[in-house]
Amino acid sequence: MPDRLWYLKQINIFSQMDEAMFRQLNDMMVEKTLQKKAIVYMPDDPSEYVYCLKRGRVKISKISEEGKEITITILEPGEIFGELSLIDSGPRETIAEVIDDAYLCIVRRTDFERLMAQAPDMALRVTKLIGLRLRAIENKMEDLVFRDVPARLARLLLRLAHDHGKPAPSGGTLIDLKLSQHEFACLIGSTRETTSLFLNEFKRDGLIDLVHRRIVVLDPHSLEARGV
Amino acid sequence: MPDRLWYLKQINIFSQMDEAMFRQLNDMMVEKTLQKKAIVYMPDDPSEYVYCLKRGRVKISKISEEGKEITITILEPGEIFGELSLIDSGPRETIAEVIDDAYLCIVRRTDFERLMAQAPDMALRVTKLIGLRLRAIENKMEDLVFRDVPARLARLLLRLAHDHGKPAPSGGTLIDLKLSQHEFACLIGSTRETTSLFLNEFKRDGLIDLVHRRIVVLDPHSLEARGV
DNA sequence: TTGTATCTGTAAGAAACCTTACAGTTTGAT
DNA sequence: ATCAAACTGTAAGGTTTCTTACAGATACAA
Repeated sequence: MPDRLWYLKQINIFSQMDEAMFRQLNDMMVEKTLQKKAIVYMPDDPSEYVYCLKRGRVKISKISEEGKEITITILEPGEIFGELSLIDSGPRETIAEVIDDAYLCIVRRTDFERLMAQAPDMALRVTKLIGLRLRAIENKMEDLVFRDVPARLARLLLRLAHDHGKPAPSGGTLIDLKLSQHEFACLIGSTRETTSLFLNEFKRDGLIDLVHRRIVVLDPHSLEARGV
Repeated sequence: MPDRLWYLKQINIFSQMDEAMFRQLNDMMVEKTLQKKAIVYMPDDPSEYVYCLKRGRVKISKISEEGKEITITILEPGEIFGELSLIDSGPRETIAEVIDDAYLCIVRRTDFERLMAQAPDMALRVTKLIGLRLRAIENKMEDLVFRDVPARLARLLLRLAHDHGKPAPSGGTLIDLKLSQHEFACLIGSTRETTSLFLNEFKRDGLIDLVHRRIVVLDPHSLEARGV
């Protein structure tokens, strides 16, 4: 079986498809390798494709006219994105940028819809996927309105440790992402300077450790307390 | 044809269903009349049902431990809600409150899923609906991060005038909702006092008029300018 | 109609956060 | 190995917004 299919089976949306369907999907797909900083789509691009991220990482964000940025999510291998093209082919309202060299599969929106019409259980999985994203962003909005910057930061660190964490040799949980402080700020809707301030406060208080641009969560319990 | 079916055909998700399907749906449904201030569901309730709002209005919001509130959306007749039960039957994370006496149809989540599996084009419409909500909330989050209170308020007024507006006898567009200033504040993630301040500033500047708890948009063009 | 609950307008003071500024550090490319 | 670009730490000052406070207006129920 070609490597491409192996990857696809990992993506849970496509699990439980039979061989015939897989071949059909395979014929619809185009692959692409993109390097760090490459743009997959930008605001105002027509929404023509759905993407499967097979390797690397992609950041979905919004940018204001003045250049301020808010990160909606950082995607891991196995995730689908650009799925809002399923609404209509209107202009994109977000920007998708590669942050770790990526390998993508690209399916035309109309083809994807046809596939959904044929495989109702896949359609339901797509619905659930979008629903999960809706719920996630509702929670993010809740954070923005109800919590101050240190609380948002504490909760972000806990979430990243949960989603991207590895046990650190020195104890604690290493967040296995190289993100700049600017990127942390974008994830919590704040600025680089304010974020730096609180990261160092957390470090002074022994809640985290900062080593070589990586963060180790040392005291998740106290972090939770800061997340009010 | 019973009144109930007449309503259902108005709801675009159910359009294009054949008679047999309609009857099937009809058998699954329970109706309910609820008065203003009734709670349809609360945080931590299991997500067992999907609701169709046939008459009245329902507010979907989140409330923090300290009682602060953020309104996610205000629903009009013809709209579906509680659709996140399609993800799983886990606890609700939002509160759905009747704000104008409502008439609802209630469908069990599992029945709804079965219906989706049988009618792929209906499934696609549900997917699009959730997708539209996802996009709407992404834009709301963008507002929260990029814009200050007066800009958010100006944009809210324009949106409400667009969605719920009627030509006012005195000229301008009447926003046909009786919302308190507290409710306006919840819609833009601010406080009652700050909102009151800017509403009155807009009034002084001739952008809007406040009559009997209703708002008339007089100068949409200038309001747009305030929305940055 | 009367009283009570809710809503509205306004302002002073406080808090959170952003902006600006700058120097030092690290990273990555040549 | 060297240099430029990007990243980090920190602080002073200013802005926005929230909090608190209170009085008057309006709506609703008995």
